[in-house]
This record gives sequence, C-alpha cells and structure tokens, in this order.
Amino acid sequence: MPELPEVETVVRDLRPLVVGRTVLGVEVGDRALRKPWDAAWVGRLAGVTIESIRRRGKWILLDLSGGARLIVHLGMTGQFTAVPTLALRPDHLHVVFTLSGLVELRYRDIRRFGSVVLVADEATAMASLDAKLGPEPFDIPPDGFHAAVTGTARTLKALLLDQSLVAGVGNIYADEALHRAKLHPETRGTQLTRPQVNRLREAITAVITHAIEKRGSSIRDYVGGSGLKGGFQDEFRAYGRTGEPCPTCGVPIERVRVAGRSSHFCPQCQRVAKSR
DNA sequence: CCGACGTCCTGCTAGC
DNA sequence: TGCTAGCAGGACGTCG
Repeated sequence: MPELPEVETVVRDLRPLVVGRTVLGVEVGDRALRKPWDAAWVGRLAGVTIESIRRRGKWILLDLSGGARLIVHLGMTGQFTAVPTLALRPDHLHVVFTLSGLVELRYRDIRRFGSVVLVADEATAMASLDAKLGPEPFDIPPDGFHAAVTGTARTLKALLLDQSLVAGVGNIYADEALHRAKLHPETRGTQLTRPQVNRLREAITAVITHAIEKRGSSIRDYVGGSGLKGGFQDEFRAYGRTGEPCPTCGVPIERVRVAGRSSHFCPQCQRVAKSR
C-alpha cells in the first residue's frame, strides 16, 4: 500500500509521538511476517530509548539507544501507529511496543507482506538498504538516471517500480509520474530522448514532493502514524481513473497490465514512442 | 546477465 | 441473497 509519500507521512507523524520514549515491553503475535522475528529481540529491545526515526525509500528506521536499528517495511497493508496504551486493539496486530508515557507503538498488517526486523547497528542497517535502493526522488543524478533509463529495454513502468533506480516510487506514483511526463508505461527505456528522460525525472520529483505535502494517498487501508488519512488521492490524474476524462485533454483514461501491475494512462497524451 | 512472471496473504467488490 | 473470480500502495525468488 504505502509508497514513499505515505511512509514519509508515517515517519513525520510518529516522530513527536515516539522519539525520547523508552521501550518497556514488546508483544509479538504468532503469525509470521515476511521476515522471521527472532525471539532474542524482545530482550534486546527492553529498556532502549527511541532516539530518532527516519525513512529511506519505503523503509522506516528507528534509531535506538545502544546503537541497534529497528527496520520496518509496511508492505501492501502495513500500519505503524502510536496510540494511547488504553486504545482498543484491532485485529491483525503483529508487534506491539509498550512505550513509556502510556503510549503503544503498533505494527498492524492484514496481508503480512511487511516486515519488522532488528539489526545490531547503523552500518548493518544501511548496508542492507543501500545495497538495494537507488537515490531518493529528490536527488536523482541527471546523468546517472539518463544512463540507467536509456541503457535498458525494460518498460518505463517496470523501471519506475525498480527500487534500485529510484527509491520509493510504487504503482500509484509511477502512473502519476508517467502521466505528467506524457510517457506511455510500455515505452522502452532505450526509446527515450534526453529531453524525455529529463521530463520523467522531474515528474517523479514533482509528484512525490506534492504527494508528501498532501500527506500521501489513502485508497483503502492507509493511515498515517497518528491514524489520519492522506489527501493526494483527490489529485490523481491517471491512477485508478479508468474511464474518467484525462485532466489534460478529456480523453478517457485507459488501463493495461504492465510489469504485472495495472497501469493507468491517457491514450492521447501518453503515446508509445515508435521504435524505428 | 537481463527481463518477465509467480508467489507470499487477506479482504473486498463486481458480476452472475 | 450467495458464491466466486479478480483485484489490491510491494518485494523477491525463480525461470527462460
């Protein structure tokens, strides 16, 4: 569910609620998440203080006193919220951190595609993330991006979903960026001209930035770290708007399957480049 | 090596 | 009303 803007919103919401608090206890459900929970982690977490919280791509990092790092991924349906300890507990709760100050930090995930992992230190955390993640959307190197895009025959949709090209873009913002850049999702990287690559890069940055300002998009499950919904779903130009008029030209938005994901585009504004 | 595709899991909705 | 096929904000393993 959550892409970079949603994850960023969760982190910003959680920051004032959890930073400075101490972990008094951890409860773990018996249903497995994407990555296995190590029973030794409960003891290791007891008594540590949450010093800061940040994001890299779609991954959340909690910096803990003593150096350990908690790495959280929300998958498709994950929710990471801080609530009063007395608040009713919903189902599908998998990890609950009891914090000082009568606050609970809760990881909830219906489909269990997400993960909660503890690593020993900063170096281990960053090594695992940097190994698979490209730059953040705000500092994509123009030359490197151009080389990566034009050097592959993959479709633009597959490229944007690849976290090693740019970290944090998912299905929604891939479609939205392609619409803004006026590029068809099935266009091949090798077909793009330099100006088109630049347009795509700028569209990614713009869409992600704008979506963060709107606290991300809430379609079904997504809520921020304090349980609040996002607002960018009202600004979609293509995603989920099959049959509705393109905001640019009025032609109905179409949907096709690309890279295994449903992709929404305007058949008028986003033509597939003719491969010679 | 690269690119395409299946799989993990649960819940909701459209359509019959 | 009841059932089922299909679909859903992701990541990763496997196959050709």
